[in-house]
Amino acid sequence: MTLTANKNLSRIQKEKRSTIKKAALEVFAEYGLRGATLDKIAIASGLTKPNILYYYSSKDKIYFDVLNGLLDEWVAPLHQISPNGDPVEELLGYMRAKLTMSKQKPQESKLFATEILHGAPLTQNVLATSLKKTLDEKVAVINKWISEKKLAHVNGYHLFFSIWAMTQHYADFDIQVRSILDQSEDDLFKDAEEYLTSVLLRTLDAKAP
Amino acid sequence: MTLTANKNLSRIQKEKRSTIKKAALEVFAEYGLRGATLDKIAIASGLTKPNILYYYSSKDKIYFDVLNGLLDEWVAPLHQISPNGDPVEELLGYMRAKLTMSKQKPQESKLFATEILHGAPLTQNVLATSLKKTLDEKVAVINKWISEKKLAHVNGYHLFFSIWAMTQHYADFDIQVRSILDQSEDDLFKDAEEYLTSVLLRTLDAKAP
DNA sequence: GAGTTTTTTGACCAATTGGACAATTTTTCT
DNA sequence: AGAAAAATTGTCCAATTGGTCAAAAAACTC
Repeated sequence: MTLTANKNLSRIQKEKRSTIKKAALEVFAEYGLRGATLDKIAIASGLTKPNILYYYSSKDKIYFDVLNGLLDEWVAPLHQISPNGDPVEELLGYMRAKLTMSKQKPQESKLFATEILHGAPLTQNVLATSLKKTLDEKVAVINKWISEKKLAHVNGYHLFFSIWAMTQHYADFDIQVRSILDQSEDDLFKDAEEYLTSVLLRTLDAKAP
Repeated sequence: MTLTANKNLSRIQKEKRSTIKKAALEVFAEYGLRGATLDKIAIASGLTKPNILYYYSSKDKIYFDVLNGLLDEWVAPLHQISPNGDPVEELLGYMRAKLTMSKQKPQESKLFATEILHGAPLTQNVLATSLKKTLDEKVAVINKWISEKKLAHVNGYHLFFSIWAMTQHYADFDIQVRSILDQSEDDLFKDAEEYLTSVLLRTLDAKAP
């Protein structure tokens, strides 16, 4: 159940709201909430400013809706980690899913990064409840795996932090990465996956304590 | 040789510029270039807005000066990596230096993160020249170490990316980390260092190919 | 196709913003 | 101390901003 129940919306309303959200994502990702202007969103969406305000009563509402619409998708890969699978395969799969999202949805990644960087005014709530709860569960799974000697002894929370950091880095700081490595996007992400796979394998591989 | 030669500045000029830069760092780190206002900087610095504009002719100039003043400091740990030292010790030391900076200078970290996230309008130049040059050199050192079998075979560029990502994550996304882990700052960074040390050691340890 | 509802827009507004400037105050120099 | 230079500030301005509103246009209903 999402917060914005888009049940009784006409065809036009659905279309226009979608158009606005798409344009707003671009603008918010590039400029942040405060740097983004309604005029920029208007231009990016091809609509007029009052027309946008006909669908969303304020800029903040747009931001809220865009962010909320992405939250579930953003956390989704975490839910895919199965306690029944092979530990290393599960975590490698999670890393790959996050890396793929960085490659295919860099704007979304930047939007979240900016949001959290500037104090997470709208998401702190979700972070402290929903995300924390899910992560606690997954860390419990990892600790179970460790106790079963299927994984090296590793701090589960920091393991997830490092996977987030390393994968999202390629989206959030792409300009820096691109300044240093002059490769095609495909080559870059291929190398990144290779490297991250190596790091994860070495980090997780069960060793004698 | 810095861009802003502060040679012939009076005592008052040095003090006030320093005051302004300190306040501006706080405000820029929290709100970004576009979200920061001269009024906020004025309040944070205890000066009046025209007084600030007496020392800096525009908001952009302040931002430019703050960012430039930090760039050298930010890249400095990279220069500390010595080709003559023990490879693992050198890289562990680098990681620790970066992690310490995240702990002690989170505002600086956030400022750079925001800058790069939003297109690095002022630093792209430096990234593509100075930073790239330094990093190329250090990656060459790593490759030499690898060829001497002192390190596992590892992609030097992505190794640095991952160190940057993992260490800066604790500053840039501290709100997220704090939402999940309810620890004292000291405990958090102690665990982080322990985890990152483990990851690095496992990643770097020379193994049979 | 007339009437109703929904959608779109041009014109406008108040608040905030970066910045200018002349007048005043403080500091420096002799 | 007095002149000159530097520093500070109150006041103002133009541009941009988020947002309003009434009227026009388009879409839908019967």
